[in-house]
Amino acid sequence: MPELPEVETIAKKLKSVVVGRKIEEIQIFNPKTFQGDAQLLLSQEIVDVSRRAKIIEMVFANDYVLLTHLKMTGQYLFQNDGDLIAGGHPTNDWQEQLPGKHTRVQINFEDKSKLFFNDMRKFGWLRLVAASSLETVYSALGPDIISPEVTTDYLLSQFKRRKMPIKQAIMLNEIVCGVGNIYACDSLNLAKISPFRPAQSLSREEVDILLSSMKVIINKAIEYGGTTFDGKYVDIEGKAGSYQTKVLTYGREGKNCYNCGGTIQKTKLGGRGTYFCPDCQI
DNA sequence: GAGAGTGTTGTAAC
DNA sequence: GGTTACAACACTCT
Repeated sequence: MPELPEVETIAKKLKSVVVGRKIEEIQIFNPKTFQGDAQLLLSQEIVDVSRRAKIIEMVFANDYVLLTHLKMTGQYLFQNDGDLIAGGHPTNDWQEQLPGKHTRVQINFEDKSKLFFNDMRKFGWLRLVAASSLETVYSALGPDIISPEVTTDYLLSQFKRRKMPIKQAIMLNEIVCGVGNIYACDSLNLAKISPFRPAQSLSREEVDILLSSMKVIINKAIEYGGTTFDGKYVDIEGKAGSYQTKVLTYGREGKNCYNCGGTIQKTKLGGRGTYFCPDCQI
């Protein structure tokens, strides 16, 4: 679920509701989820919210930044006056009550509104760092897929020495950030390139097509608010994304390929479920 | 009821 | 140095 489009959507919504609010109390229900000294944030005001790779940054007036990685199942829910600020959230039992069974961190603001971090599998984390050490955190990450830094030449230079399947290469964060499993499958289908091709075997023309395909898919997913399977991804208002209704390959095993009418197959590549059309992805 | 599979990614081992 | 395997965890599906 949370891939770049989801994180982008969540960061934007978060920004619209938490900027300007001051923290009164932070309750940590799962100690491993919160890294750093939460006390530093008491009485501090959130001045900005942004996103880098799949990490959400909440910037505070005292130059500390609270980073959040949602990993597989993390989600933020914002509550004001006892109600979620917009209805329509899925009726999963773990979202009916807040804080709930899977709430790991609860942030109470001075105006009595609340922000909940829910994460079933506990892979996600919140990390408080000084603004000055942000660069260290991001040093191993490549540029975002939607950044102008990612060009055909850049990708060609990264793929040149890699023998690994192209699907794994585009999911490597040191090359580009923001292409997760679902969008990797769909981008390769749109580009009509087999996920198994060694990265270094792609021609300049193919890399060019793949790059524009990835941007098309990611932008479309952002437009639709991300992807929801089994109601496990919701934005901070509890609303589900709708890219899953637009998905080209992921979860469509046995269905027709939109490119050529062939049959979408599922296989495993690098330990990850991989969907592709063997007829047109060559 | 046991066992496999799940959208992420850092780390260790090969 | 590139690549793979696995762990972190809780839940659903077969």
